[in-house]
Amino acid sequence: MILQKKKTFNEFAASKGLRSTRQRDIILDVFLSTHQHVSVEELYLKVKASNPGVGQATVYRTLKLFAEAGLACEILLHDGQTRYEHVMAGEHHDHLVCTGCNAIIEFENETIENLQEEIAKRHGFMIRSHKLEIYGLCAVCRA
Amino acid sequence: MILQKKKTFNEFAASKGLRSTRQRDIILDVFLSTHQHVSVEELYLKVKASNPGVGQATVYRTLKLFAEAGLACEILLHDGQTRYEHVMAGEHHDHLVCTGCNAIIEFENETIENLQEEIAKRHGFMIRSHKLEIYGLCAVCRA
DNA sequence: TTTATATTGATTTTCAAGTTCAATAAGGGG
DNA sequence: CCCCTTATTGAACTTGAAAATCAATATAAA
Repeated sequence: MILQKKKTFNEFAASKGLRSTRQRDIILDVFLSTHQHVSVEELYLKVKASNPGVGQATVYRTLKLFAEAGLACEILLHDGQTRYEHVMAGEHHDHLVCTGCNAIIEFENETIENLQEEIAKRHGFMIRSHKLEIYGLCAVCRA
Repeated sequence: MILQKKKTFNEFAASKGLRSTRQRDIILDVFLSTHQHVSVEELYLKVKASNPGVGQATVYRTLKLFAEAGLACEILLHDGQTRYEHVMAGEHHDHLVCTGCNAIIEFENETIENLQEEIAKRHGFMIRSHKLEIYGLCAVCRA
């Protein structure tokens, strides 16, 4: 699965005429080794820990590339930091965000996805992506 | 409906022990007269046009209050500006966002809302609010 | 009134994100 | 293998939205 993602990125890079660099390899490796929903800063710190030479600007630029290549996706929560989550080809999950402890629970629901398609069709709209976030309190914080 | 919202805000203000001020009245009036999805800056300019004395900081602060009071809701799109949309009591709508022309189409779907409740229940989660945004191309931009 | 305190607005600060640009690295052609 | 063109990098700087500061002002209860 990690190999699959690397391949996806290489194909994207090739199609765009991008050069293959040490930094992008490192950032991709670190990104693939992270949990979901890393902020740029978090990722930068992880990268810097093992590779002090890599600059912050490169991490920003590279994550944007990952998003373009379709293997990551920007998500905006309400903490002022852009986060990137892993995108599996064809698969999609949504989020329950706990406003108490900031925990993020993921879920998938095919029926909702289908309803979205139906709504889009009704409006002559072609879906590229979507984002569903449900805010509230998780079981722990309710107690 | 506008009166209803004013009442909602007044009740909220009373319950919080907030004072009633000229500025908040003005900002609420202007907010209620806008289309959906105003950015703070947009609203500030509108307010300033008729009431040059009102400061930007007050607009920021007051919109946060509206969100707390439940008559507005923050939405984060991908342009780096926080927008506020009108919230009708008990009612909720979601968005089709065109990445071509930035048009926003609203829709409502009770089935999706119900499915969300079901998912939340399954995870012991209590929903406070949610946000569903579908990105893609509208009918015009597809042509 | 008077008084305690919430509110305001000009200004400053903060911080994520983007930009700049000289130095460096990649990789194709010779 | 070495050029040479050009993409890429990283330190520093810039930008811009949003928040914080704080003295001056306005509100509402006594």
